[in-house]
Amino acid sequence: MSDDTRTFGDYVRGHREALRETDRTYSVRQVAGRIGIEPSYLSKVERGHVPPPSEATVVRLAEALGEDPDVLLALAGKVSSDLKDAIRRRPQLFGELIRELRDLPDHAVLKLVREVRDGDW
Amino acid sequence: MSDDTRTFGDYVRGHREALRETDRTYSVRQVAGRIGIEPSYLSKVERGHVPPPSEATVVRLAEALGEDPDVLLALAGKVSSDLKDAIRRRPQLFGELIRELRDLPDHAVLKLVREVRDGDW
DNA sequence: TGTACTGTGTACTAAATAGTACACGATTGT
DNA sequence: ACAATCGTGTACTATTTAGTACACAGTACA
Repeated sequence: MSDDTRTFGDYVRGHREALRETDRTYSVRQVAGRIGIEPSYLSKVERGHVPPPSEATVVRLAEALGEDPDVLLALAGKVSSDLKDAIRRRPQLFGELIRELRDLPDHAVLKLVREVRDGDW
Repeated sequence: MSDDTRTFGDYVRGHREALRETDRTYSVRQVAGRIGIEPSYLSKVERGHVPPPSEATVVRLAEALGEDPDVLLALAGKVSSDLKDAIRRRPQLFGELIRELRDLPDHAVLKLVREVRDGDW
């Protein structure tokens, strides 16, 4: 019932109900069924009565709702394990980079991302 | 008893015993005492009989041995939670950046790190 | 020679994680 | 009206995590 527990739940409930307005298969029961969890559990998750689910379940939920898994994982207080793996392979390099970028504004980081994506590195 | 469990243990044992050669306070017992864990537990950790300790304990161990915490955490299969926090604050930005850099060689990433560190971003 | 310190084996455990199972009363659709 | 579907409350549980507690035999050294 921490702060981000509520945030995660509200976010999921909000997006699921938005989808439900045009598609009635987005009920708690049906979505839960599609991602392989109990409806009562999804209900509790959405209301923040329990902490966010495991990484795997959050990813399936993101897919079911058409959301970005990284964003939903972030709201769940987690980081995708493939990102963690990348860091673990070169901890010093990525450690320094991330700590350097942490305090920079979005536009600076975004500029860097574009540079890497477009440039011939 | 996975692969990196052994690696982590071997690394710790190797470095602790190196220090012990010139300073006999680097025994299993004394190091364990300094970082606040049971000697038998450190012994098991070093031999890979149990998985690596928690993040907090790994960091204290790194400090006690004069090693880079990020490196030791990586060997333990973990990522420092301050790095995870940075990613969680801007999941899309950092997600894309890290996935982009993941496949680049060390020198390219290093060049980027230097650019960010020195440049006026 | 004995005492102080060493590493390690065995046995146990508290707390967190990630859910399941099922029943219930309310609502909806026909 | 009634069957299907809905969200949710209660109760329970298996697994993982992160260790502790203590005894014991071997070693160092004064």
